[in-house]
Amino acid sequence: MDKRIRVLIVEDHHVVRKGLMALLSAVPEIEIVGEASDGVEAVACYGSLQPDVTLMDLRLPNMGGVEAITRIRSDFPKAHFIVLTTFDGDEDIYRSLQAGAKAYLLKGMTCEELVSTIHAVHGGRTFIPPQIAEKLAARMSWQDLTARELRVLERIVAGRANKEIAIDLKISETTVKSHVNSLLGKLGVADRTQAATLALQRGIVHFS
Amino acid sequence: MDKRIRVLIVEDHHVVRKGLMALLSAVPEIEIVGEASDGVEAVACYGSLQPDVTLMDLRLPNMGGVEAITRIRSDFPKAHFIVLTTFDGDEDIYRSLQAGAKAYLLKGMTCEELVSTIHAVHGGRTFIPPQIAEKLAARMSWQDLTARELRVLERIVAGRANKEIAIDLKISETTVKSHVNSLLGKLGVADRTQAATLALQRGIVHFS
DNA sequence: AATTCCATCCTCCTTTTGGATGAGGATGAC
DNA sequence: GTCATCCTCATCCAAAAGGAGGATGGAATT
Repeated sequence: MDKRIRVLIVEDHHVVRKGLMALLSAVPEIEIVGEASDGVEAVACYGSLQPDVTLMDLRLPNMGGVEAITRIRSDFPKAHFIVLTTFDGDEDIYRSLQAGAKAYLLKGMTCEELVSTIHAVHGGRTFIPPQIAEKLAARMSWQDLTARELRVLERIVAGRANKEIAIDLKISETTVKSHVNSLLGKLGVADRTQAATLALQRGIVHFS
Repeated sequence: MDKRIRVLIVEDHHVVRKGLMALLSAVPEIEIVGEASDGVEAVACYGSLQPDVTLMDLRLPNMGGVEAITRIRSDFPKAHFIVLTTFDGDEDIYRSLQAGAKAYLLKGMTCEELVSTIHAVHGGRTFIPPQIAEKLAARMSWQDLTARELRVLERIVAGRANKEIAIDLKISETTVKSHVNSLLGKLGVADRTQAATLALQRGIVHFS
């Protein structure tokens, strides 16, 4: 029986995926058992391959990384995930770990770190680099936005005026202003433009 | 004499850089002569190595990719660059090619495409994928912002109010409003929040 | 010399935004 | 049942933003 760690790589950028595979293939105790280039494929691959560890990018077509992790873990609660991404705001870190990721690495890390993290996660441990832990701690001190506030924030980022948001959400402009006011307070900003850029920077809202 | 194409890789993400090197090392007619992880290093490496083709990421610490290309080409006008990036808005494409890049590839492309693009660029040809050409065409139809308008737009993205921008730039608020008005017109948007998100989306302005 | 573009500044006006304050209804936790 | 939270809506008000229109001086181009 093969005792190598069976790894699935989920990454949409072809050369990055192939590069990762090339690097990890050179590691004797690791076996790449599959690759996926989007979230839907990742869910399918996981089911058929049931790897020990999954390397997951967050920005994926069709289905985002966080949703893919959530879906897979609802079927396989013991699934081990390492999020491997370029950055993607503080909110993404928070959501990934909340979804059940065991480690969060930046693509800037070394191969040795990657390999040792694969071992750690395979062994049931977690790994969060200090840099990420710091961001996570910051995120913890923020107040969560309510569902409605988040909707309003999305519209603000989309460039909609209060009056338009009111129509979009079928509520009065007063109510929109009330939500805007409270989300400005929670985000600690003075106006909607700051709210929009902060939301994008933190990853609370994404483009497209 | 070795006739292999001498390639320099500039990419800040360690695993991505190593992955690219692993992939390209397997190609017989290509020789990786060096690697750089930021813009400053890239300029230094170029001078000492003088590679045939440079693979350049745009988002780099210390000095951005566009500036690195510009600097290198002022010393070595014949330098050949392939921009290799995840996306980075329409404006980044425009600026890169303006700086003298000969090809602009997304990391999603295949290894074969990458290799054939290296050959093309080495042979003095250019390569712009249709997807990128489309974005470039869109960019061409936009009116350029003036230097002042760009400064104002940066402050808008930074969340500054007109009054604050006036202080920042040491001009009257009226003048700021005048610039804001004209940049809104050029960007084709109705207010500063839309201007901010559009600027980020197109890559006219970046965070940090 | 004439023209065009830019940056600077102005006034007057309307709309939008955000702040303060209060309050009713629904839901779910304790 | 009580309490807290959220969503809803209202009014009044002040500040900010945006639109219209015009004006000046400088720099570069023609």
